[in-house]
Amino acid sequence: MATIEERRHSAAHLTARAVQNVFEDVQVDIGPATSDGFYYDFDLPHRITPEDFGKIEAEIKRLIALDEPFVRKVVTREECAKMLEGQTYKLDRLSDIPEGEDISTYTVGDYAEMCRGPHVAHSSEIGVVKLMRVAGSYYRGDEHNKMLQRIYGIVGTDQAEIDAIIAREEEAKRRDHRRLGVELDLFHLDPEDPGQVFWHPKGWSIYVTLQEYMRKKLVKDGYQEVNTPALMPRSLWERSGHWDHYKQNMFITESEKRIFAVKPMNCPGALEIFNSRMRSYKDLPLRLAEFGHCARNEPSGTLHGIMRVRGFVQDDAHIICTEEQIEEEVAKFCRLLKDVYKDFGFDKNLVVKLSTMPEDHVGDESTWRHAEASLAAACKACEMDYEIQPGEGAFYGPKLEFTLIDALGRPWQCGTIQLDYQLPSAERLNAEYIGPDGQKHHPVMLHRAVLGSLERFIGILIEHYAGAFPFWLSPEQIRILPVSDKALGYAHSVRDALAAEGFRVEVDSSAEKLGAKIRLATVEKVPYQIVVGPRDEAVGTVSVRARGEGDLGAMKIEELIGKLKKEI
RNA sequence: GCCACUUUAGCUCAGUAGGUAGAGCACUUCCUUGGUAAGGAAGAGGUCGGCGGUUCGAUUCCGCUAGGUGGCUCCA
Repeated sequence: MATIEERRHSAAHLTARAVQNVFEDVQVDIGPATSDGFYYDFDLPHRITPEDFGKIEAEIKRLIALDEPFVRKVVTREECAKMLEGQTYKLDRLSDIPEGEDISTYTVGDYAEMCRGPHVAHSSEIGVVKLMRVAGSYYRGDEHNKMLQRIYGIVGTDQAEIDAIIAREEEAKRRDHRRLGVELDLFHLDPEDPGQVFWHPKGWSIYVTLQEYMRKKLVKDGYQEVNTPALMPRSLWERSGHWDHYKQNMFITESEKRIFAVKPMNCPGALEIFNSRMRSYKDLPLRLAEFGHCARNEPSGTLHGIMRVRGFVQDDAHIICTEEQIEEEVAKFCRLLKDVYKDFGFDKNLVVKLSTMPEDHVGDESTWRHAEASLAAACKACEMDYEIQPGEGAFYGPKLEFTLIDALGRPWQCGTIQLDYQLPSAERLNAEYIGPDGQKHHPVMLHRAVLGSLERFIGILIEHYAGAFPFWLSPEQIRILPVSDKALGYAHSVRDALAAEGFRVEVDSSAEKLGAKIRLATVEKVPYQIVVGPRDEAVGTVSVRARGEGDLGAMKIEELIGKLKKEI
């Protein structure tokens, strides 16, 4: 029985064969199975569009129906090179294979390809193939290389399974934060000001509620909150190293012949505060938190809803400490992050990555390796599994990344902790404290964020909850629905009673009938709908509807308040 | 930034073989005062993303440009 990976990978081969049969001068690269299907990269003069999918799919279907065997063969380098004659990408890939390693080919019908495998035994085992989209992709993932044309496809046992996969994708699109953000009136993005979020009242309510939630956690964990300027001078960015390493991403402005930049990061501000007076080792670790608004001039093609923007606020903090304190501080942070993510139900679908020294970096290699080891040790200390991403660290230090997945399965880095020996050093911002020995020393700095950016995290939350936010986070927690205008007075008195308890509550005073009001409140995912009419007013009750539960019947207002307070 | 696609009312989308546009929802007004998922009627709303070209005439064809979408690269 063929595995789904084998079927997807084999489907990729037949896609390559079909594209070569349908079009002229096709160069093939590689085509692996992915977590939800497969892709294949091509280079050909014809620009492939979705309109071409029909004839490519028809050819794939024909090839599957031939039910030919996939035949594996181990060949010599020379034999393989001869087979790949004219296929420049494949030949380049061949030269990657180390001497002494087996080189295998898979042949199906008249089509042979260098491939590690494994594959299905016969093409009929693949099932049904549907091509989904076409996109550009740099050869070997390097932007200096030529851009190839990548075709994405999915595989199903039959058409019904294909339809189900497409239906699931449609369902996922309904959770898309860009759609829900508009539908629920949370925010909007202005085409004239790309990558900048306009938060509407309801979205901003979520934003501040989340911020207040984090503030409580920070106080408990020994942080102090600060705030530093949005605009800082070129001279500071030169000393920090950002001018050399990050300038292309900075918004730069000028006043009276002096150059300033809108801050892309909060770290220099935190060190300016540290440096504002003489510090003792007794002050360490110093944990300075800042909900700092940053602006980064991200490339236009990378912007995505509120997940990737040009103006955002991080739940940032900088921990200034001694080298001995690093491990405990990283572990302490990891515990905080696990605690927070658990509150949102993210403890399971969380991926932790340790990113190591990139090519563009400051500082010497031995310092880097030591820092990387500290992060790994801290992970182990709080029992967190991680994968290593070689060369993916920030230019100033290695980092742990905490990645969450959006509705369409795309990963987004949210939380992070980055170790930094450079910024506090004499060559950079020259932070110093007096040690027990009476001498000056440079501290180490940890950059860290639990949520990452409020914008991105809220984007993830919108999709995670499909817009149905938990009670404590809901912008409108309760909506009062008077059955008619005659109940408006009572509705407002109920509203006042609930608002006095600190709940976010509104009255639907429209001229609609009750059914329409209920429908609207349901579509807008308000957690509690409170129906009030003359019958309730007469005996001082309210009729309660809970999201997902329906009609809970009548209860006294005090009873309702008690119930709601338990939910906070 | 790169490759492809795309842009019509506030939103979701029709449409025009090139002769300046339409639906549903939302919005406004009026009628309806209705007890658990859409009461009824009328009205308003668009230089068809922007600039240029072809044409008697462009929302429609072509070019450029901006935004968006899907990826790639990069990143919180």
